[in-house]
Amino acid sequence: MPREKAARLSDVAAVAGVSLATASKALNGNTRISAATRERVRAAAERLDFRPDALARSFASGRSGTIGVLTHRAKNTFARPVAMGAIVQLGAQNQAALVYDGDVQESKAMSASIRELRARRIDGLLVIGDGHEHTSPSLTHYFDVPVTYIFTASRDPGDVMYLPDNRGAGRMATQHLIDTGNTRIAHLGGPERSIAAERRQAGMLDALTAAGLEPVGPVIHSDWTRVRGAAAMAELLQSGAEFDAVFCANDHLALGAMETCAAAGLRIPDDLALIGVDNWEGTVVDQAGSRQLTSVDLELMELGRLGATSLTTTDHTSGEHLTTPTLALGPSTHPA
Amino acid sequence: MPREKAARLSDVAAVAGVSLATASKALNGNTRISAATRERVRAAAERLDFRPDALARSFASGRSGTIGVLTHRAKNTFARPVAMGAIVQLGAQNQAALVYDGDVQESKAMSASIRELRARRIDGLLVIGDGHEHTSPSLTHYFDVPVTYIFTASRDPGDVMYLPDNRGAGRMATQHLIDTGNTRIAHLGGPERSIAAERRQAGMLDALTAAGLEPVGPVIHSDWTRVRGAAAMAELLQSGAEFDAVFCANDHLALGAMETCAAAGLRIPDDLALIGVDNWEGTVVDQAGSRQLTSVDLELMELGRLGATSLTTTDHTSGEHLTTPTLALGPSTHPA
DNA sequence: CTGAAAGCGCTTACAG
DNA sequence: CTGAAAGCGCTTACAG
Repeated sequence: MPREKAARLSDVAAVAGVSLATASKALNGNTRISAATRERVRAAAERLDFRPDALARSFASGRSGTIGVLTHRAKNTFARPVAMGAIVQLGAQNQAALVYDGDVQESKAMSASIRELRARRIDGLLVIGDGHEHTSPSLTHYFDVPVTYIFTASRDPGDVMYLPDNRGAGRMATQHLIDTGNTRIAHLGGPERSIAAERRQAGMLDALTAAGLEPVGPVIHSDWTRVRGAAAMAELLQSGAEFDAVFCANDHLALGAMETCAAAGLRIPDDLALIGVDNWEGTVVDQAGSRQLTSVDLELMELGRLGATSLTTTDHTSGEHLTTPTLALGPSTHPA
Repeated sequence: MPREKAARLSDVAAVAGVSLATASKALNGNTRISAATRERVRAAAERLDFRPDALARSFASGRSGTIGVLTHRAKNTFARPVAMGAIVQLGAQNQAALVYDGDVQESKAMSASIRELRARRIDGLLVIGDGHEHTSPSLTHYFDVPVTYIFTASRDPGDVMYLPDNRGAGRMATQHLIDTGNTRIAHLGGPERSIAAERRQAGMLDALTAAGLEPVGPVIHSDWTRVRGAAAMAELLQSGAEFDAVFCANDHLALGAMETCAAAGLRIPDDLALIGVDNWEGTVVDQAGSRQLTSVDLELMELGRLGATSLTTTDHTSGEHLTTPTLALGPSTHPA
């Protein structure tokens, strides 16, 4: 691939024997051009290996081919696959990503970023959070291009949001426990004010209700950590409730619970089945390198991918769009 | 921040009472402008909240403000922090990232990407690999903009490369073992043809030689996995060599070694000290959530950051630029 | 030190 | 269906 002087549209027009305007329309799919002319222009473009200059095209059309990406914390473990999935998808659509990493809540830094992005004439904006714990302020009205929120919820319900289906995850986890023969199912929940935690619990109730079951034991809240998971499991055991399975709101809690069970002489999954959420490599895998936990995967890369796609498709509609979780089987639940 | 019609440079010029050309030069730091005029233009620009239209500026200047990013496998666990570090750094420099993810070795897909990137008029290119195992073909001559290779080595030594300092990592790991009182140090190496593995071993020899020591035991190669680490450790124990510490070429090998030691009744670090490389969250942390391994961190996000910076600074010079590793202390080595 | 003018390479009403 | 012309909003030789 030698580096020759690139052909311009005027060269193509000359070779095809048409005007600049006609050449432009022929290549851009304008229908008011005869098939014969279109073909002649196409052939000329191909012969000259014509590629439109993106800079000129942007300037003339007003579209930059660039999407702004506001990440709350790009370093965050869970935000990273979402952001990476989104950015790679943008590239596949030939769109560049202008990424500003910072605290979306901090209005000072944010207003600087907003002004920058507007000057850059971005074609759309992706706001990427680090989970559905709370809601984020809506930035949509600062822009006259489409804005999509991924992995965070905007406070304005009219905004376009892409979120993991936490309720579906809770339903799927619980259903799996039911499918593997459990009927007395307890819950080890996340923080009290976390939207994700609430939804996972609601999903659990969905599945139990559909099966004619009721939750067993007290609802115990936690901070998502392994240490709290171990303590919460101890509380659960001491509560006197009788249960044969526990739906843990995330993998860390499940692993903590597992420790307490081991100390109490309970065998997993024979005496007690456990299931978590996240399916995070390095969490669900034990010291020997083998999977130790059944978990629901929220498909975070796919979440980023879908959110990025929304900007250029008809999927850019108000409200929540949910990614479908998948089940990752491990030894902590009975096989079906 | 209301959304008003943006001020143009001509508005600024009118308010300042100068010509368009003068306004442009005043704002862009051209020195052939009187201080008084410059100040007047600045004030006018500020009053109107003028931000140059990036599209027009790009078109006129020929610079797109976009950097092409070719990732070998963006999904790869180790490549992800590198890519993320690079992309966030580009954003901090107000440069967009046009990311194409694919197999850099596959020339067909690559030549399509190259043509796309050239049409996009990128200001520079980042080629991001997934480690320094082998070398990658040089793409530099396809472009007339700066190209930097990150986390992979180009076959052309004249190219600009950013790599983790694997030799330094080997040196640092071994020196730490020496500093904590070990003198008979064995090695559990990576694959035979891996550049990274070779360098880590060379670094080990550097440190040993400087301390007047010699390596102990056979050099055992492996495939970086925990399973092979366990087997290799068993070989080492059976070899009859006497050693009080093992430098493992990565964390997975060290964890495998740890298992074998546990089975053999060896206490870590009392009977044997172990150190690894990567300091990978989820690898160095055990089931109870606490660190179980001393490891050398290759600082991969920083690697991406530095590589991205190279495109716009004087650091864009031929050859290898190395990121300095850091030591992450854990319970597998004696405290100093 | 300042300004008039050309030009970057396309797209897009508009007229024919 | 086709083309002449204006225009996108800057930057940059060039002349003064």
